[in-house]
Amino acid sequence: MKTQNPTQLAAVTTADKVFEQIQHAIVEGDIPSGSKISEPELAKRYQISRSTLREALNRLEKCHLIERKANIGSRVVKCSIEGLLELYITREALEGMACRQAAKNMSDEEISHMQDMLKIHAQTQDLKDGVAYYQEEGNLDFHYKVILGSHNKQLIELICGQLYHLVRMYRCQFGMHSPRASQAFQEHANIIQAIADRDGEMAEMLMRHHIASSRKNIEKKIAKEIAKKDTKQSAQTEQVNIQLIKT
Amino acid sequence: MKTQNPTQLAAVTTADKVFEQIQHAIVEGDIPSGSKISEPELAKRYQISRSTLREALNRLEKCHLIERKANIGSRVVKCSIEGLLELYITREALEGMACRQAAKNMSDEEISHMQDMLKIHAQTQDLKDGVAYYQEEGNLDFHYKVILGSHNKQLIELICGQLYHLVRMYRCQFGMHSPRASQAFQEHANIIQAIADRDGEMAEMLMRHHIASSRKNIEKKIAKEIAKKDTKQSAQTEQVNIQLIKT
DNA sequence: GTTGCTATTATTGTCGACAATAATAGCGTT
DNA sequence: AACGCTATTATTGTCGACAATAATAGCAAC
Repeated sequence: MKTQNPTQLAAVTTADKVFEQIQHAIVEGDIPSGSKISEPELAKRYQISRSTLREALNRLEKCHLIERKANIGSRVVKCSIEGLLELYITREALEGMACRQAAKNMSDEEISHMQDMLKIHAQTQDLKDGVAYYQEEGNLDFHYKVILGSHNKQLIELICGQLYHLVRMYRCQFGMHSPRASQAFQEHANIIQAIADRDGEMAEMLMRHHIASSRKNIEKKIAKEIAKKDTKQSAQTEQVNIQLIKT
Repeated sequence: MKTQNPTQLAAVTTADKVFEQIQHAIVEGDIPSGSKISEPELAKRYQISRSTLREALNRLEKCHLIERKANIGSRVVKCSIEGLLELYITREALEGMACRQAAKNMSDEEISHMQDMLKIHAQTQDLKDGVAYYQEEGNLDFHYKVILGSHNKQLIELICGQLYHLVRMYRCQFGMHSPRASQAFQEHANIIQAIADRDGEMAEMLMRHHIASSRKNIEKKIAKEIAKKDTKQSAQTEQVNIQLIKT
């Protein structure tokens, strides 16, 4: 976990620290997706009172990692194909606009800094060594830089402060290490170029296409998965199958 | 307050009820924008303990009506011109995409229901009686319907669950009763037509233009305001703007 | 054996008190 | 009078206990 969320400032209170720990546990799947959360149990595990645990839970709810119902309790959000696709759709809208704003609002220094970053990523990629990991980190870095470059607090808060925890969760749990490495890299380069040209229209279009490509890639994979399952045996009505078909 | 936020379900716990009350007070400006929140004071005013007040504050923070800092406290979010414009930008992205998805995912019944609603709005507008109020309600109804029509939980939660409280706050505090009544109505009609045609591309474009028009309208008004103020004398442009509405 | 009600248990919501941190007031020095 | 330090006060963070609600187990009737 090198890449740090740029909107998350240093945890000072114990509720903050526990929040980060639980967040990590949920993202990594140590606390399973969809499972119920027992306040007394978690409070005991982290050696804190229920009050401060509830404070941490509130923060988890804010970034959509858990869902609470009155008088019933909290559950870790359930990962699903539909949820993943909905997340992509939302990202496409928000990051597309962020990219447009970045083309308009980024300072020249910010842009050249991002161009430098791209060169480093290029070298790293040339090495073909640990590509998946660095590519993943680099991918996040790139998107963060663009979003911050929008200079729009609302967009930054929504994407970095809320959505990206869910994104990381899906990445971990569905094991998605973008296999479109070199293609994605070229797309990044094009986006940065559009930003440098101050062409907001183009920048938004490219970013949306970039994210939509990932989404369609997933959709294709899902379609294949369904086809494979169908040839084996159709009678096997798994939860997964049902969810796949609905999308 | 006829129009009820469609994502906000009935308040069952006392923290929920107090949350709604404070939310209302903030939106209406009874608790001034930018003011510090004293936990002991508010707890006493609403006759509840600090714990349940803090629960309510967490919910207020979730819909971006207050901001908290560790060991320092909470402040009501500060309304500003930049904040308003950023909000419009974000809405343009999210509602534009929601509209595209609505064209794709709305059922025929939903669409015809929305067309009926439009007819009612048309009649109401013909009466030219209490236009501002009904137009405002109708405007919200329209946008809610489109957003819900996207059938995308992520988008619905972000827009209806979070952004729209801020939108209402700005509407109240800046006293914005859309003066573009008849124009906006025609735009609504066009959007619904695009959705009925299942033309997502067009639907998104029209919705974005619809929201951007409002934004540009504001920007123009602000520009005039500044010009006027400049001729008189400097300083306190924003403060005056905010204060002139309510007490 | 299943269904429906009741009693018990467990979990969540709320409360008041204490601890830790920040804001303020008072004082002394320059 | 202005600055900086210390002591006091006020506010926020954390805790454990109680109240209200939901989940469960046990029993009765069919």
